[in-house]
Amino acid sequence: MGNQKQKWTTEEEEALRAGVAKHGTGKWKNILKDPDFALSLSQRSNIDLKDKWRNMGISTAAHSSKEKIRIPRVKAITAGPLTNGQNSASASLIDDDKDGKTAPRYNAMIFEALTAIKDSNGADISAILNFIERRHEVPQNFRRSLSSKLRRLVLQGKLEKVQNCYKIKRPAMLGTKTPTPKQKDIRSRPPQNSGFAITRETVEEAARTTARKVAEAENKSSVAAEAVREAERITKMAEENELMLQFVKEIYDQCSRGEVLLLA
DNA sequence: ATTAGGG
DNA sequence: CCCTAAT
Repeated sequence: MGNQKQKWTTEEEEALRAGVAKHGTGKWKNILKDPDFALSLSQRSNIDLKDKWRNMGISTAAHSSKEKIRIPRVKAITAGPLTNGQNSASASLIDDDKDGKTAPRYNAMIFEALTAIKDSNGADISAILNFIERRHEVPQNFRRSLSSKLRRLVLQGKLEKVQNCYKIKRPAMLGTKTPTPKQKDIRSRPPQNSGFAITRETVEEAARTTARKVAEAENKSSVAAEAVREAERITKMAEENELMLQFVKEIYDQCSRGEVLLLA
């Protein structure tokens, strides 16, 4: 049956780029072993990485001749046909990067950092900033952007601020189509696995699906340049999918430690 | 066992 | 993607 041409998601391409940037070309095995990219590239082999890199164009900084129209993102639309009124939804996503080049993907980084830190008291701005700087290239005025974003996330109820530290608030998940994850009991291991044990592959598949959903949403948004309303909807959807991805990562951590989770 | 290159 | 030669 359909040996599906496992299409490379943007997430995978992104991971590959980052991996090459960090380790250098030809260190495919190292990239694959790196836990950062292992999550995204778990389904790929070192050879796959090499092939994909060859098909991508071997330039480390490939923006000279043919700038591919990739990841145009919603920004083009918000600055486009509209008179630039108060689009609180769309404006809130990009609000504070005047680089024009920096992607509105920082929210994901914030959750990434907070998830990794896992401090019971949360993390302050400096800790989050430090983590993100170590992980991604970031503009110099990023601290100001970060602080704005953090404040906004708190107001949105996605983060919780205690004293000077920020912590991830329990995501209420999607309001419409989420079967509600019930509860995940990790400590009380049932004597017999009568339920459905989530295997490594299941979680990875879920993560990949979510990532693909985000990618699709991004691509869709470029097509929907005319329908601003639709674009806003998709933008929000992408944001929620990022939350979902973060949640899946959480589960993946627990599974990696040999815990068994149950689906209700 | 991994990588580079041709198919 | 698969296969093969070279390290």
